Amino acid sequence: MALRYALLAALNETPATGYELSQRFRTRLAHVWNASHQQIYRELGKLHEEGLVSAETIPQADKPDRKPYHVTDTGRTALRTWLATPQPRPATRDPLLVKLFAGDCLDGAAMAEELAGLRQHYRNRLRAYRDIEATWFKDPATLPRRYRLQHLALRRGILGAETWLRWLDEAQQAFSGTDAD
Amino acid sequence: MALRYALLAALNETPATGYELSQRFRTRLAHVWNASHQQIYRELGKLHEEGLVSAETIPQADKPDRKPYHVTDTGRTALRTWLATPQPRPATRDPLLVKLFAGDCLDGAAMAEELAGLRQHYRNRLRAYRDIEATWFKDPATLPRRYRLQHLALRRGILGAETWLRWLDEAQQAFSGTDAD
DNA sequence: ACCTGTTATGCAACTATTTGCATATGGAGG
DNA sequence: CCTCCATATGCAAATAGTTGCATAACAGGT
Repeated sequence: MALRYALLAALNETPATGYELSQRFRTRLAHVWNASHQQIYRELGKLHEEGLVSAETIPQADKPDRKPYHVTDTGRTALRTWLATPQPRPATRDPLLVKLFAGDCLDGAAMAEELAGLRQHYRNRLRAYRDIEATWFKDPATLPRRYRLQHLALRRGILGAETWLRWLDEAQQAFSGTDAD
Repeated sequence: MALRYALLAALNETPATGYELSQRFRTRLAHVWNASHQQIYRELGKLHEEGLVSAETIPQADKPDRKPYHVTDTGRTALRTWLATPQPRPATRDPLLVKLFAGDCLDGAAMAEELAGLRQHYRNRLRAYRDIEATWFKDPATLPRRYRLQHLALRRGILGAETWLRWLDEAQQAFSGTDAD
């Protein structure tokens, strides 16, 4: 249900084609909401049918038509209604943590390797987020509200990645001994 | 795909009926994997068909039959194979953060209220986790491996909740001013 | 010339999860 | 006695998300 509002919010920021939205979801919105291009095009189609967004098809010679979408008044109203409704927290579902409940079936060496990969993963994320912060949100206090809110979302990404790295410190210590440890 | 392995891992710990598993998912596994009882019964049925678990139906007078499941050797092998496969991180999808991208459509007062509820939510979680830690994992170093791994998962829950509270400090400050702020 | 990657759009089938319903017992409180 | 809640098990329909495939043009390297 929330993908559609993520799309409306993104289009409310700036009108865009499906492809451009897909880009944004992979970059600026990666720490907020993930969606594949297939999902995005499908949902845009539905939103269009329901009149929450509208599109001008701009034919291009020798290329597939561009279809930039923008939010309609109906769409903006729907978005506002949703925004005013408190959302339940998403369910926790982490395969990595599941592994920790497998007891004697869990191989320490394999796990240690996976944790090392994970550390790399979050180190990269954290660096990327901090770069964005340093480039775009240098002086948060002077930013217009809109960007301060986005900064807040980014902060959540940064704190989240930092916390994973701190957890990995604890976890890797537990898996650093020999397998039998 | 991972629910089945969560079930296998849980059953590998201790054999149990669907209902008991459902309880465990709501309590001790809540910070690891969430699943409804419907999902659990359905998946247990599939696992049974595929021979990864087996069950004795124990008829009870005047009550629905008890059906305690336990992992078969085939099941344990399947679990080990999965455990040895690095799992991709779950996709990030947080409706709360989506809201922060809605710009001028976002009502500050409503958001402030939602954040207050969120703080309560994570405060409760954190207290519950810390209680469990104090009761069951007093002295982690002396615990058998199995419980140290579970403690690690709990630690992840604790660090996660603490981080949300720290983020809320930043977020609530941003929303504490008047609406127009 | 050919292969690969990026731009640009989507359909179809499958899997995972949610939501609503169904059934039956036993205990607690009004 | 009647109602509500916990125990205990599930089926069926709907929604959400993943995976595989298809098309087509242009740009860059080998």
